[in-house]
Amino acid sequence: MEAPEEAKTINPDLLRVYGATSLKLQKGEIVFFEGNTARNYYQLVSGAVRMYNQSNDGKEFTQGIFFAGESFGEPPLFLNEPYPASAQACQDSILLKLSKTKFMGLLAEHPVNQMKMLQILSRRTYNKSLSAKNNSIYAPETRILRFLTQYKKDSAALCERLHIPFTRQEIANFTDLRVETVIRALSRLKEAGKVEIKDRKLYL
Amino acid sequence: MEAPEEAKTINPDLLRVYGATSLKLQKGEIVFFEGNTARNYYQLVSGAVRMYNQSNDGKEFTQGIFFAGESFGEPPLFLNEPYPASAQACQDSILLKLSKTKFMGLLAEHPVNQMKMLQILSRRTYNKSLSAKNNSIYAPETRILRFLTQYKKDSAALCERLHIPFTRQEIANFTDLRVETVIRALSRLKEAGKVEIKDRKLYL
DNA sequence: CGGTTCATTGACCAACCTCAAAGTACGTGG
DNA sequence: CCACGTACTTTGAGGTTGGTCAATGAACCG
Repeated sequence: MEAPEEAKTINPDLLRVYGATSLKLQKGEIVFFEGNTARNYYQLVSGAVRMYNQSNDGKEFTQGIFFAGESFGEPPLFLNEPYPASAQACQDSILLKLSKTKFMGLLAEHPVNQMKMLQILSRRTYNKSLSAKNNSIYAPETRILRFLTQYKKDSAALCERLHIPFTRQEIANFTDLRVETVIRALSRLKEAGKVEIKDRKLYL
Repeated sequence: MEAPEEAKTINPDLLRVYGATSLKLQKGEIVFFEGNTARNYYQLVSGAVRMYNQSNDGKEFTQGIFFAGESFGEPPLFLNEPYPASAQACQDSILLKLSKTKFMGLLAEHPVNQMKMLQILSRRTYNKSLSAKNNSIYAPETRILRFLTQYKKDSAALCERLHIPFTRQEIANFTDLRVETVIRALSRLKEAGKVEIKDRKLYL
């Protein structure tokens, strides 16, 4: 018995048929800010976007990062809530943008995409459960290791030795730790043979 | 312009038509364990269920708590993943249980419930974003206060002064703090006039 | 070569956790 | 009504871990 394919994306051509426009973003540009009203559905064609919160004193927490093919920021579209976090391109990116009304029309007329959205939102919730668990009951080293392992799994990398494309600061923002703590934890993980570090590049 | 009603529940009668059975649980009984395979859809008729993770040394983290009318544990049904947390009745409860197959049939034949599920899962993800933010960038006092405020909002209590039905330990498990920290923070919040405490009962 | 970004290290500190003990409320059963 | 057990709350003392701050080093780029 075959596992059913898990949907990760809505057909870009279908989005375009419904009037989606392309949006080109440079690394660092903002898609929307925490507190904004949600007016559009967004899906990545290429590049990467991260959603994050910022505290008054500049500390950041990364809620998640999204890559080519993935959509983000849908929940506020279905609720009448403002965005709970900001979204920023963390690489040069291209994304498809479809107004809320048109997106709802698409779902209504192509119900198969409702099931896709169910899977997508389920995956989102599931991942958030895992990371909440991760960042609560584990010590820094485990936290980081689990984060890296999870990333490796998501990236579907089957290679022995995967280069981790995040800076120490980015890992810190994901795991709710400080840079220095991440650095010290990584060097212990390296001693323990759990990760490799070759001229500052990190491998798992 | 009227805000569309936000769906929180699937019609219990419809669930029964599709063969849902009632399940009576005493306070403390387990619905499923972290790691179990998801085979059923669950929805509360009365009582309350909490989802939580436990660490080796007995520390607990509460992912969420669900009340009458709410469903829980759906994401693993739509993915092929084991439960990321355990579910336990935290009051005597009655719940409806419908097998995965039948539940999927219900959704397929009554697409309006797909949209409901989209809202339910959106709300779930949204709340998880808020609580992740809460538990990461804020100091203990704020964390607790925001948790209480969020609870008050969810409970739709319009009263001036709401009795908080959680023990200090439960608040600790939600906010990822220790009991003693919660107690000390609460007494500071009381001094600051942010909460009321009258013979150990907590009010917001 | 200068500037920028990221990584690293050390010294110090404070916040929260741990542990232990005692107090309070409440229900049960004699 | 009282004695007892249980669950929850509270307080204090002390310790540890991860955070803070400051300085330096390494890589990269135009």
